[in-house]
Amino acid sequence: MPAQNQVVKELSVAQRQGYYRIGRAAKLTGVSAKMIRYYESLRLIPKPSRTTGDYRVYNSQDLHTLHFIKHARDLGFSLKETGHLLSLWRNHRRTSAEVKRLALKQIAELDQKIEQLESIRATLTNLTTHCHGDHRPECPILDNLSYNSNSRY
Amino acid sequence: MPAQNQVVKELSVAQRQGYYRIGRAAKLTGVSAKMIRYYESLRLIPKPSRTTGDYRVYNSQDLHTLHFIKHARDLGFSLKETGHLLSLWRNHRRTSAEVKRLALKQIAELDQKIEQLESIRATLTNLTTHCHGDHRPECPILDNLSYNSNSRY
DNA sequence: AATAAACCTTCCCATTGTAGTAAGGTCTAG
DNA sequence: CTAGACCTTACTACAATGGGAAGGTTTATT
Repeated sequence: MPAQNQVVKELSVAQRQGYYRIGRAAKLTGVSAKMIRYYESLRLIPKPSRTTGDYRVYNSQDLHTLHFIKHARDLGFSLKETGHLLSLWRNHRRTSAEVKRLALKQIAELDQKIEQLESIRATLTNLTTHCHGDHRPECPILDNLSYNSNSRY
Repeated sequence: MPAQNQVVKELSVAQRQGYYRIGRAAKLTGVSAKMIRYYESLRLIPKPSRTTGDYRVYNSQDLHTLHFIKHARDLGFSLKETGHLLSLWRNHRRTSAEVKRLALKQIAELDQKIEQLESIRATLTNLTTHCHGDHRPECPILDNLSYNSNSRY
C-alpha cells in the first residue's frame, strides 16, 4: 500500500533541522516579528544566529523564551518587569520570594487601576442617567464638564 | 487709619486687566503649560493672542475651555473624544443624545478594561497563593509563565 | 535705571509598546 | 529559472506627557 505516505507533507529544511525563522517563530509564539526584533534591540532576548542570507534563526529554547515573554505581557507586566522575571526564570539560584514580590506588586497596581476606572465609571454612569439623551440641547454631562468649583477666573 | 491698605497686595497689570499668561492659566486650570501648547498645536483650543513679547495671553473664556478639557480627560476621554465633546459644548444646536452616546461608549470601554484587568488580577492572585515566597527556587508563578500548552516547538 | 528672579519662547528628545511602509535581498516550490 | 513568500534595515506614526537647552521678556527689588 503506497498510499500510506500520500498525505504526508514534506518538511522544509528548516523544519527538519529544527530551526525557525522569524515569521514562524512569531506564529508559534504569538509574538509578532516586529516585536521579536524590538525585544532583541532591548536585549530582552539574545541575538540569534543568522543564515548566510542574514535571516534570524531561532531554536526551540528561543521560542520558549518568547512564549514566556508573551505570558508575562498578557499578565500586564511591563517589558522591564518582564525582563526581571526572565532573569529570575533563568537563574536557578533565585528565591521564589522575589518572584512573589513582583507578582504582588503587579496585583497592587492592578487594584489601583481598577479602582480608578471604577470611580470614573461611577461618575459617568451618574451623569448619563441624568441626561435625557434626546433632541434637546440641555445636557447635564456637558454642564458637569464645564462646571468650575473654584471658579472666578 | 492708613493701616487699611497695608496688607492689600497690589495686583499685577495682567491681573487687573483680567488676562493670564500660560503659567497662571496652567495653575488655575490644572492643565500644564506643556499641554496647553500641545492642545493648541492640535487645534483643540484656538490660538491665543500674544503680548508684544510674544507671550500667549488667555482670557477667562479660554480658561473655562481648558477646565472643560481637564474634566473630560479626568473622565478618561481621549483627546479626540474630548475635541468632539468640546464642539458639542460650543454648539448650542447640539442634541443631548449625541453627548449621551459618547458617554455610554466611554462607559462600555471602561467596563471592558475593568473586566480585563480583573481577569488578569484573578490569575495572578491564584498564582501567588501557590507560591511559597521563600528562599527556595521552586516557583509556580515562573512555572506557569513558562508553561506551553501547544508545546513541541 | 539697573539688575535679578521669575517667566516665557521654540525646538528637540524620551517614554511605552505596537504597527505600517518602502526599498531591497533571499529562499523555496514548481 | 522564476514567481511568490519571506526576510532585512530604516523610517514613520500613534497617544499623552514630561524634560531640558538656549535664549528672550516681564516684574520686583534695590
